[in-house]
Amino acid sequence: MPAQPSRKPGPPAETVTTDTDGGTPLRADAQHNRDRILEVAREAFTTQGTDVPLTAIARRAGVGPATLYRRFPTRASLISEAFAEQLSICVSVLDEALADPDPWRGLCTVIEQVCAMQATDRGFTAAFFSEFPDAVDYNRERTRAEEGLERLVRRAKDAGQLRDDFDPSDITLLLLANSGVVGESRQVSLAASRRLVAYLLQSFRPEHTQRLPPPAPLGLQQLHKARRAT
Amino acid sequence: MPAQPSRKPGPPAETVTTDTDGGTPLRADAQHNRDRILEVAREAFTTQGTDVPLTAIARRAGVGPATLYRRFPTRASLISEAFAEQLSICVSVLDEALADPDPWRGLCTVIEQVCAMQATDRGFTAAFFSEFPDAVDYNRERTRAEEGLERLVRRAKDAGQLRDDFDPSDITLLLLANSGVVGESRQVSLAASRRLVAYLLQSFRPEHTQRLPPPAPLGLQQLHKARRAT
DNA sequence: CGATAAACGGACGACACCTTCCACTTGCCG
DNA sequence: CGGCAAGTGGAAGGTGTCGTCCGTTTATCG
Repeated sequence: MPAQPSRKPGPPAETVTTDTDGGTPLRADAQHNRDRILEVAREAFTTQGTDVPLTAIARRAGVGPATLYRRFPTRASLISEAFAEQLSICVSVLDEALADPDPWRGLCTVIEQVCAMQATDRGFTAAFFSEFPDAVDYNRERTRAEEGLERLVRRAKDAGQLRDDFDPSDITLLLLANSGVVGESRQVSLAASRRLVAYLLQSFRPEHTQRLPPPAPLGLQQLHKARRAT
Repeated sequence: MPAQPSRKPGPPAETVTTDTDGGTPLRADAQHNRDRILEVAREAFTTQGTDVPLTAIARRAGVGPATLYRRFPTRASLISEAFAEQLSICVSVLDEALADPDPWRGLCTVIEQVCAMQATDRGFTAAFFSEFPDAVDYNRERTRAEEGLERLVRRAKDAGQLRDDFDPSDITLLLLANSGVVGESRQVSLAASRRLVAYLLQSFRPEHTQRLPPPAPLGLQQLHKARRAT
């Protein structure tokens, strides 16, 4: 498991995903089934992408379709839950990076970690770029992430470690590009991703003076808006 | 249509795609329908990807499903025909590049052109990376293309215009990465692709000395073999 | 023009997946 | 231990796509 950095130590993460967040606590067996479904779903999404038939997940989890649908009314809600942990890892990674005194190293770390996660996990990539209508605070997280990245970029530029014409959207660009290499075997994807990232990080350095084509409007915000239109 | 370079002038391309290549010539109306199907298919594949229901293509072409299936027994055969022209453009581009006295400029041209085609054409990307069991000489073309690229890379290195640790598979890597940006609007995709390519081309230059992670086994050959296993 | 075979498209059966309903089971609490 | 509500899974209805069959149309040629 080279791709899953340990969570940032600090305030003990309050037990998320353990039971349904809001209402009445689930009955013991129900809770068990819910966990099992999530477990199977993670596995399935990871290896086969987010298009796997929900029926198959239910079957492999040893429950009926109805059970799955009662817990997760929509496919998106299941995906959202299944990757909640991974997303929170992303946030931690970003926080770590912001805490790093060397902004360039911080930037590299975020990018490398997230890209490795993408490369090892087919479903994560899909989840990462899709919306989570259910997760109420997803938008907030997203905004926070973008702000964090922007700050990181600014600091790296100020430190003279990042080319001046670098645009925050270039990170999205890199992530999109990286998502292109996913789909082969885990090993191959990871190797390809690493090399790609290395190439790109090099070209982000300030020594480069050659002019670039203008950045594309690729904020995660716009990206999601565009996808929605499709 | 900024992405479709004109075909290389030279021996007048013998009329492909005009009628069924081998057997009895088609009846006039049949030929017309066939053309119309291909036209619609190209459009549909380009804008919606290669997963569009064949029934929809038939309907939009004003023919019954049976007609489509009679002409193109499998989905792959339709895709293959629909993108035959584009693929031949790729080959021409490569030939042009090989003819260029400046190998670096040649390399840039191939990459930029093909990436632009990918970025403007959703279906092309899928077609490019998928197999064509029908097209007998597809394998031959592919091999030829790989050999050509290898030669181009070699020449560029010998001319001191390409970093020494560049691997031919890095071109595949770049194309895969580029395919990741497809999916947004045509404009956005193209802008993103251009910037990505610019970044990567810069990092291919020989001034870079920092060590890279090893190349991934991404020959088009292996790639297709791996996909087949999926 | 008229015969003939090629070509056509509507309709249909098969299949996969989604989603809901409902009669039955079972954990939980008094 | 017993009743009840929460929970369950199988079965069934719905939808969309695939791929084919077959009666009808129509281009082509004499």
